[in-house]
Amino acid sequence: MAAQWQAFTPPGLLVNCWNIMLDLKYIRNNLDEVVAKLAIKGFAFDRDVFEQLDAARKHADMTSQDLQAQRKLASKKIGSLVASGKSVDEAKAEVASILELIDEQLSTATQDARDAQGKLEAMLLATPNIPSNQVPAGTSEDDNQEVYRWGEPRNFDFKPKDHVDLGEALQQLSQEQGAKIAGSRFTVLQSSLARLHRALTQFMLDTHTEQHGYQEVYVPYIVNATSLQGTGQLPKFEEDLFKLQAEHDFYLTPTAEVPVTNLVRDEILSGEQVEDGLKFACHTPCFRSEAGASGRDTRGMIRQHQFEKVELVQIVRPSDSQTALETLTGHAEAILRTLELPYRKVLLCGGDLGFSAQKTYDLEVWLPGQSAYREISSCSNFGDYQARRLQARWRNPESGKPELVHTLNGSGLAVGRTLVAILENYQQENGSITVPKALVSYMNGLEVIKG
RNA sequence: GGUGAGGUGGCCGAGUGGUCGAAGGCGCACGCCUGGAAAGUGUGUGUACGGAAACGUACCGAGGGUUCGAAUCCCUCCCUCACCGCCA
Repeated sequence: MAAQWQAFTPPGLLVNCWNIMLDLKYIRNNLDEVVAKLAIKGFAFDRDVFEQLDAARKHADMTSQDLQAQRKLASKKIGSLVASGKSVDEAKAEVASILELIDEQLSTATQDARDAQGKLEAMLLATPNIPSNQVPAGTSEDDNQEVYRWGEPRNFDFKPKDHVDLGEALQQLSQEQGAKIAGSRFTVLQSSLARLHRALTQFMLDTHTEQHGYQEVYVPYIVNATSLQGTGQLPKFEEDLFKLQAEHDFYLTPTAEVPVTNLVRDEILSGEQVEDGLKFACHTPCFRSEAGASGRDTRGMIRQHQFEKVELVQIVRPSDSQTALETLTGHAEAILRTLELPYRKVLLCGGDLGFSAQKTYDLEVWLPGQSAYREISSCSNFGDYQARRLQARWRNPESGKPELVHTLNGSGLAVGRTLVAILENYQQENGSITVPKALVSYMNGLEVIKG
């Protein structure tokens, strides 16, 4: 029964006791709905296995609890008998029959309860979040819904080049050097392009902290398995990660979402703390194995093993998360608008939605080199899904009880892809690059990048 | 890396095998007192799961073990602090 679920759980990763990702009671009470909604995401939730495991868990748990209660009583009786002067052996003899019963049954009962619970937990850890009602049906990115377009793609009176040709002609971008030092999917930037990369990072961080009310954080670029489980990368997506050969379960962070969202793991925040939401902006490198992407986007800086992002993370009250997704997406859009890069906003369909996400907007920037819109930011509301895995809660003044927060994040933006977009959108016929107005001060006054 | 000391409730801090989910204090909440406040005083004050409830069970860094019984004893691991060494 359900043996396949066991394989998904790396040792030591089970969250303490009953903390599971989708609300157990909710699933139990709304099984039809859960199954139907997960199907929108292309996930087949096995309701029979779930019901079996849930029933087995409950039965074993009750048996075990009952036996433990009896044991406790017996132990206390021995204690009081010993206290009143009897020998331990005499005291034990008085409760011999109960002890015998417990001896026979307790260890198997606890083991059964533990097994059932472990399997159920593993099953739910491997079950994705339920999509929001607003998520359109669909199986691939072709079914995503365009919300709107912003900006007019520029009309070139020459044939625009892609960023690789432009960067190599400037002798400031080299895939070959990246490959020599590390391997494929690595890039070396030099001189003004290296500076432009740094300028973009600073510009984004400044904008979000000074204009959008985010708090800047600096975090570890190495994260442990528990953190990755909290945000949903583990246990299911280990092959996408770079795991370190270290004594512990260390991974290179695939996105600042992991370290930053885990700041609130195992915390109970006060009502005041989450009243306006916690808003973090964080710049990190991101490392991804791109295991499932062989052959895709091999040219240029679109899909790299190492890239940088400025990430926006929000921790909010459940009632605020829908609005927060809109504003957070707007904060990412503000970067594109200030840089005057044409883009479109897309609502992801069920099939394209990420594992942990409830609702996601992708921002796709126009790339003249590809004559296509390409993802440059992905902004998601995770509802309470990550919060449940993280045990990230707030004390609701109305109930006085700890309740799960909602988490959101979005790229604001992916730095490498923004650099690509600037090269391609701001190129001149002679191969030089006009520096966007907003970046000139970050480039020490440089207005044109030339070879 | 070496040596030593520790990890207990929101915080501080008792507790070294038996009614301990855990003394005491602080903080907090509510009440009394007061013209009002302070002081004083009384009560309450962790989380999760099951249960309509009464209540039951689990949790004293994590995991394992010994025992009828573990916060307390043993083992492993993690983390923190102090001193030394090394180092951006």
